[in-house]
Amino acid sequence: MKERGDDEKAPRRDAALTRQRILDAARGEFSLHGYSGGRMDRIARAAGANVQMIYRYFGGKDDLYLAVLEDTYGRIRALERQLDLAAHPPVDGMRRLVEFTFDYLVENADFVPIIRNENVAGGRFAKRSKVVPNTTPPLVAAIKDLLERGGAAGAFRAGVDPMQLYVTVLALCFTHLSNRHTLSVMFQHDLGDPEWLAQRRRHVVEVVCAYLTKGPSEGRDQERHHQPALP
Amino acid sequence: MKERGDDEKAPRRDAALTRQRILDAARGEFSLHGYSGGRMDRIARAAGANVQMIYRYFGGKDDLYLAVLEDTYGRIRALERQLDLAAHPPVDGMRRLVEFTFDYLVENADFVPIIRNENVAGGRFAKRSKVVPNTTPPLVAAIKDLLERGGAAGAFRAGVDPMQLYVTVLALCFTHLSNRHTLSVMFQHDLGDPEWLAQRRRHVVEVVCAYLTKGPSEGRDQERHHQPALP
Amino acid sequence: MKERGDDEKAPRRDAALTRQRILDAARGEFSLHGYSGGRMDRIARAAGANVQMIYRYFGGKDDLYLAVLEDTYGRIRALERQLDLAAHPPVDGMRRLVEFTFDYLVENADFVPIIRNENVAGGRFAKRSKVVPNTTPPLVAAIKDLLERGGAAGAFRAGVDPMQLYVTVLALCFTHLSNRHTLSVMFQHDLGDPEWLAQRRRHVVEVVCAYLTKGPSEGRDQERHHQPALP
Amino acid sequence: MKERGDDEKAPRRDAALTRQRILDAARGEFSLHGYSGGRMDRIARAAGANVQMIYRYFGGKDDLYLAVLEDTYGRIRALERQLDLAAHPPVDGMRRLVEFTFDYLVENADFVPIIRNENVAGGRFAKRSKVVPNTTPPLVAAIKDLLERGGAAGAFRAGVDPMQLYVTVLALCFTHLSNRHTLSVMFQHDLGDPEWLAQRRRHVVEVVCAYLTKGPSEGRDQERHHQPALP
DNA sequence: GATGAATGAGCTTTCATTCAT
DNA sequence: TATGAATGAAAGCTCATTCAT
Repeated sequence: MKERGDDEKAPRRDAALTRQRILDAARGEFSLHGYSGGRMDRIARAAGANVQMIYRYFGGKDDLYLAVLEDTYGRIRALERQLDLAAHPPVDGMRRLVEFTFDYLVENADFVPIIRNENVAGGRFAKRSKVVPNTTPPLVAAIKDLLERGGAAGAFRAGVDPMQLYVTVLALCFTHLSNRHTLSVMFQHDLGDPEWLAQRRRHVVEVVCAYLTKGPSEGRDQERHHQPALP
Repeated sequence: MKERGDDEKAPRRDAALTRQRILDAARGEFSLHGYSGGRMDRIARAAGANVQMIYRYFGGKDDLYLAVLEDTYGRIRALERQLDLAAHPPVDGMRRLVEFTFDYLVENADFVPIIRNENVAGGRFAKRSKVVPNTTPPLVAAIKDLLERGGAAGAFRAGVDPMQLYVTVLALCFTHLSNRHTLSVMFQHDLGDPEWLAQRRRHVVEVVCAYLTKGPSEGRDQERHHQPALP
Repeated sequence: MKERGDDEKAPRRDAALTRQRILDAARGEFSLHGYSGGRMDRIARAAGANVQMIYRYFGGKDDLYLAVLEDTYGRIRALERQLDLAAHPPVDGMRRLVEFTFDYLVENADFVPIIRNENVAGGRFAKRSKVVPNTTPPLVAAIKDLLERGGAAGAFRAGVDPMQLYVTVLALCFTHLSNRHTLSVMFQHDLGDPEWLAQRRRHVVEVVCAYLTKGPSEGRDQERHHQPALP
Repeated sequence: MKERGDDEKAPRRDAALTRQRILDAARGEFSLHGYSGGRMDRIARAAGANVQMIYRYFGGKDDLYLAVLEDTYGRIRALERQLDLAAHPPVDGMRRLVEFTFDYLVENADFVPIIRNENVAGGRFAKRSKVVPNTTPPLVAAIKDLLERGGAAGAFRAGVDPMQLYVTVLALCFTHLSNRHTLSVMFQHDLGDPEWLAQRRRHVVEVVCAYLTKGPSEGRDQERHHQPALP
């Protein structure tokens, strides 16, 4: 029944392209539904392929998901390197980092859900990955360099831990997106609202800068309150 | 495996108890696997009941999940009210709030995953709930009161938005837990480590206090950088 | 917690009444949904009782269904006996029987579904019943008597089989009710329409009377056509 | 149990064949057990397939059932058209229709249960179908043509409603099959007995012909009894 | 007599995955 | 390379039925 011409030599479709379309579709699917909620056939359909192609190109759901995860980390780390923080004065560099992180998470709407969903999965796939741990040290080093230069110049307080600082920056840029739905219900206000996001961007930059540029609170206060807050 | 004391007088057929056991088991299950990953039979087994009891007492997976979610919000909001922030001086009250939030999220290990998973589910259930939006306004009011009293006394900077501040507090206490797995792989360091948590607690309190007690940066800087950070 | 007076001697409820309410509810349920589609809890709720009462009074779903079935046959046979066909002239008696059957099936809307559903169940319960076969012979005898008196008087054709005749009467009164839904869709006309029912009542009586009062077609024709109608 | 010839060349993987086997198996299952009593896994097993194939080819239980129902109506209506009633003299044509209907229902043992079960289901699926109402008008038209030609020729009584007549024909051919089980118990005689069926075939033809060829009863009788039998 | 608690078995449906072409 | 056919495993949910008070 199927009529086929004899010019069947040409590749039906471009393999690399198909692979990429699958990867993109998978990112969208997993960001929307997480690992266990993600459906292979939806990915296939969205990619204009069929399920078996996914198995051919990626091996299975696990491998596909891992590919998406590593791609996600690879992208942001590459752009961060392009910030070239070492070439900027400390205050300026720090602001660049915060603003970049804030903007990247807003503009790349898949990032937050993908990371969040990987944590739902218990980091099962991140642990298996080599990309994730290997691309982080350069980032930490860049932050450390900023903090040390800032500290030496008297612009920043001394003794700030780069890891703590990065977690804080990420937290401030991440949570209103990762928890957008619950927070929107709580506050009865859409946190995706551009107005609100612009306001938050200023707030976040200010929080980080205030912390870094203010002298530390007097030590006596520090420990006085370090106790379980609840009786 | 089943440890049975000889005080087996406790009634096996106690509806309220069974219901509670199911709710507890469901909280554990949904916190570990999310809504779509959560399994009814695992919940039943963990509760020492069987699946049909869940349907009897809760109606279905949706309703059970919603019960868990509302219970989760109900608990933390109730404890927050007990902080009695209005009775404390502003700086002290704010510290209490931050420390309480930090500690509660650490000590109630289900809270973060439950909230995170609800966001994975797109806030589908939170939107359906009356508990979630109704219990938030008192919290916002308490924060607003602290900020206004602090501002009037010159202890806090002026014009801080209560909602932004709460999102910041939550973010600083939430992300190292919600993203613990990926961050632990990134930094090759377990963020559940008590040492690290203690360090972070001090850091978080300091970040919030530094922000509130420092005069705002000069306005000129504010807008100069308000632009897409990426070319 | 439960406050009970000391006049607790009086029977909580009337057993016979409860039993009857269950039976009525079951008739409604089984007539609507058949045996396998019938739900015990719906019956209990409709009877204002609970499921366990059904087990107490009837034993189980099977026994309850059988009770409904026997009750159904018992009612119509009892009313047929009251027609007292032996006391009427043949044509009149036959007309009474047809009209009674037609009207009874219309007015007792549960009859047709119950009988139909029992046939869906393969007559499984009717076979187990003593009521069903035992109440039929008097009916056959009454019809036989009408036919013989009519034949002797020349009013009816001779040699009519009472069983064939009863099946015909039942068929003519039964099918537009038992097949009401499919026929209504086929003809795009509601066969429950009172107008249509009145028209059918006249038609049915006429068909039966015409058959009985007309001399038989010439025998030669009879066998000529007894062949598979399709080539 | 499985009889396999040595001509096992037939492709196991033939979609159309599998689909057909499923449809046939479903017809058998639904005719035996009705919609709600019908079991998907029994159908799959009977079709030599597995349950998922049913979902693949038909979508679900509802759709499968509807396919069976429409197929059932499609078949009989197609054969009725082949009777070519317009080409026969009225009496002959009518006899052909009655005999065809009688024989088809006997020989296609699934037809009666399928239709009966659809009525148990309240015509839920027939209402959703386009096949059922669309294939009926030609049949009505053919009957109308016979009646008019017969009336004009003086062979048939005048003013017979085609719809009433068809319902009567169907009823006379349907009820001893649809109610076979209860009637067999009532009369303590198997109505599936070929002897009895042959006798009924003659009876049914005679009833219809007698009605059509006999002049209507005198009007006085008609209305005298036309009253609501019950107040 | 009446009722809440509990259960075993089964049903429809879905999903990731593999086979054969 | 690409695709239709087929399947094992499980998930959510329901139902008739029994236990214990």
